[in-house]
This record gives sequence, C-alpha cells and structure tokens, in this order.
Amino acid sequence: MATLCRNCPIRKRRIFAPMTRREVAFMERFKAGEMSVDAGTTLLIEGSNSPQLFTVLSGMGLRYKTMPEGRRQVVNFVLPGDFVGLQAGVMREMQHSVEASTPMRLCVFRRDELWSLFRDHPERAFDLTWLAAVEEHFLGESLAALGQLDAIERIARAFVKFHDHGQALDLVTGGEMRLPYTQQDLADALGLSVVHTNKTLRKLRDQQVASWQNGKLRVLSYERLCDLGQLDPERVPLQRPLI
Amino acid sequence: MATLCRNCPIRKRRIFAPMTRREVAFMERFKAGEMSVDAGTTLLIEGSNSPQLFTVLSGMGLRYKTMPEGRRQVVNFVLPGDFVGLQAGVMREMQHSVEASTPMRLCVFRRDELWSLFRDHPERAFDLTWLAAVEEHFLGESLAALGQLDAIERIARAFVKFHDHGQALDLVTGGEMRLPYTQQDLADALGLSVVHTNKTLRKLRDQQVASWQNGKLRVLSYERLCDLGQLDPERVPLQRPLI
DNA sequence: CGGGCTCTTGACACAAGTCAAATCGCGTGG
DNA sequence: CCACGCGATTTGACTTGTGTCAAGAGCCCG
Repeated sequence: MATLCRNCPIRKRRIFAPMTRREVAFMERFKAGEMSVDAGTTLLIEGSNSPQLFTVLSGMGLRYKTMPEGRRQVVNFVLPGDFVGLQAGVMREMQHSVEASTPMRLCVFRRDELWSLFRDHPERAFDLTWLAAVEEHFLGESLAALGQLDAIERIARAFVKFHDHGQALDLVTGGEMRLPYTQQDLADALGLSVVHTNKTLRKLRDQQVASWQNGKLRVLSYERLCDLGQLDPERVPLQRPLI
Repeated sequence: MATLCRNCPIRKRRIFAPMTRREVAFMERFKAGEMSVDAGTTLLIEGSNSPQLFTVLSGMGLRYKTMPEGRRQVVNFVLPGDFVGLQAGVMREMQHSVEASTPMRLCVFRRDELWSLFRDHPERAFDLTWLAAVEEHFLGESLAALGQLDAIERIARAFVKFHDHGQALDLVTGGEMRLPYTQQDLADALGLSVVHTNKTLRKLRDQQVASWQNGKLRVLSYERLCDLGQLDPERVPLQRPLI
C-alpha cells in the first residue's frame, strides 16, 4: 500500500518549502500511486506524450536529449524530490528522456487531475510555476558553466552542486555521497569527452580536492572546489516546493 | 494612452496561442501600463527583486548572467512576445539581468496582481506554467548546443532559430532580418570568443550559407544552415502562450 | 572462464582561445 | 566640415585546451 502524503518520507527535508495540511490532503487525491523501477529503465521518452507525472521518492536518474548524430546531452541529474514529466503535462510532448540510474521509487500523479490542480488549488499551481522557474534557473546556471568554464571548473562546480544537494537531502554519510553515474554520464552533462573527463578527475584527486571512485563522491576541500567552480562557499541553497 | 490588450499589436501572430475574450479582459486589468526604454537600458538586474513583470511589445534585448570573473553568459535573446521577470515573480529575486539592445516598448504588469491571476484565472495560471516549461525547453536546447556542437554548428543553429522566430513574428522583410546585437553578444551566448565567432561568421559568408552584417541577418541557404545546426528543416515551431 | 562494460593512460591532432594590431563606422565637438 | 575618439569588426601568429584514437587494466556477471 502506498504511503500517504502526510507520511511522505521526503517532505520534511529543509530544502523543501513547507506545506499546509490542506495541501497535503489535496496531494493525496492527486496521487495515483507509487511505482518502482529497476536501474536502466527509461521513465519518459523524448517525443512521447506520457500520461504520467512523477515525484522522485528515492533513487537517482538523469534527464537527457539525443542529438541527430547520436550524441547525447545530459540536461540534468534527477534526485529525490524532483518532479518529472511537467513538460508533457503542459506542452504536447516530452522534449527529453528520463532514465533511472539506480532502482527508483516514484510517486505517480494523474495527469488528468492536473487541470483540477490549477482550478481548485491556486497555491499548488503557483508552486508548479515556481518549480518550473527554479528548473529554468538551474538550466541557466548549467548553460553558463558550459559556456564560460573550462573542464576542471565545470567538474568542480558539478561536484559542489551534488554535494550541496546531497547534503540537503541527507544523502551524505561519513563525508561520502553515492553518485551512481558513469564518467560518460558526467561527460555528456558537461560537454566533455570521457577521456578528458577522466583525466580531469585524476587532477582533482591528485590535488586532494575531491575524488569520485566506485560511485562515491568524496569532497576533500570544499573551499578549493567552490573556488574552482566559481561558486561562493557561503551561498544559501534556494528552497523549492515539493509537488 | 496605452493600447488595450484587445488591440494588442502582437497578439494575433500565429506563434501565439489564441486567447478567449474573457482572458483578454482580465489581462487589461492585470496590465499596469506601458513603458518605453532606450537601447542599452538594463530592465532587470541580477539579484534584484524587481516588482515588475513585462511582455515585450517591440524591440530586442538579451538576458544574461555574469560570472564572478567578469565573464558573461547570454542566456537567451529577448524578442517581441517574450515575458520577462517571472523569476522575480515566483522566486525571491532575479537570477539574471535583462538589457535592451534596441529601444523597446514593454507591456507592464502589476506583480501584486500575480496572485489574483492564480486565484481567479486558472487558465492564465496554466499558461504561465506552460510558458515556463517552454522556456525550460529552449534552455535545454541551448545547453545541448553548447555541449555537443562546434562553433560553426552553434552559429548556424542560432541563425536558424533567429530566422524562424523572426519569420513567425513578421520581422523578416526582403529575406533580411534585423539582428541588433554585437558579435560579442553572440559569442557570449554560444560560449565562444569574439575572435573565433568572427572567423566563423566569415566562413558562413564565404560558403554562401548566411551573412550577418550591419545588423542584418541574411539566410542564403536555409537547407545548409539547418544541416549545419543539426535541425530538421521541416520541424514545426511550437506554439506558445502570450501573457 | 570469457565477454562486455567501465575506467585509465599515452600519443597525437585540431578546434578554439589569446594577444596584438589594423581597419571601419559613427557620433561629438571644435 | 573635418578631426578625433571610441567601440565594433577583421585578420594574422601563436598557444593551449580538449577531442580522437588506441590499447590495456579492472571488474562484474553469466
């Protein structure tokens, strides 16, 4: 039996904006059920018009676009609390695919209820827009990273983001965080070749800044990492709504 | 005296989704007035919490982020029909700046009415989310371009986008479209240096594919341009809502 | 034990950046 | 009306970051 939203395992994390009891109650109606998938499953596929909206409860994945020549751009990494499928919800169809990198547990919503969300729950509708704006913000940041930073800076920045996001979600234990991706995934996200990504990772390891081996990310010098990634180590992570 | 929305000069363009009479009526209440600015004006500034939302009626501009080292990433180019300021509307503050590249005329909305839009006009609220999703889609495309394409391909793609967008807005006259940007602007958008951008533009000119001089873009071979930009020349431009 | 992914490293090629200088265009002021 | 100055555009010479190719090592799973 699916968990009730009021007992949602991730709702209380401080990264998420708090919800009123009434909102939680509506979400329970909006929720269609839960779904578990194996690592490697494609949840949503580019060009499809999937009838489902998900919130990630656990596990990690990635969003990507494929180019005509077979190259792939990883748009971002999907972590618990992320909402996927909004594009198909409001536009005709998905413009990217979403794939599970680990087994994932997902909260499934009824797309046909999306309209009632807008009609009857303006606060939630507002949150949805907020979410889309936050997403847009992150994409803008990634764009700036690809456009303006070199390889080591991009990787450093990505690691800082992972680390912070992981911290906010309590995914960091003993200074380590599980990053279930391949170097190819990271390379495709940062617009680098695997080979160069690999060599750059080695540099970060050699300089004792951060290491990522056996699927575990270990930040050795948060200072240096932020410095490389051109991020302010003091910046406050922005809160976002959970749908 | 400001134009009434029912007479809005850009509403009828086919790129925009049609509006019901009731929606138009609401927009007239939502609208606070109009504003005209000179070229070079900064409309919104990164980190500020501007109280205004705009829809561009005429003129062009650009959205950009500045990096700590003084580099700049142009996030996208702002054309008539674009809605700016949504980020400040739903999040704390703007994450990017918006600057006018030509004189611009803007439709100004009251931010404090944003909430009533969500409360009383779910269809418009939906459109706002739709808009955010469309925006996100475009950023994803740009990300893929920066990550996966080389200089000539990126520029070709940018030109195709400009050309199509311009066509949809009736900005192309006599095979020419006014592009009031500097090569530095384009370079900052595509993650290239001005020098290399310049040399690549020359290649496109020499190969009779496209030329951009004196602020005028001239597409000589749409076929070749799409081919270079890895875009399907037959793809349908996606419709979007006008706010 | 073998096949297929990843990950790693080295050698080499090439796209793109940097530096520098000349030219062009345009608005301003003498 | 012309001289000046400033920003944008062009071009060449050189440097360097990153990609490609290739081959080997490690590892997991059947």
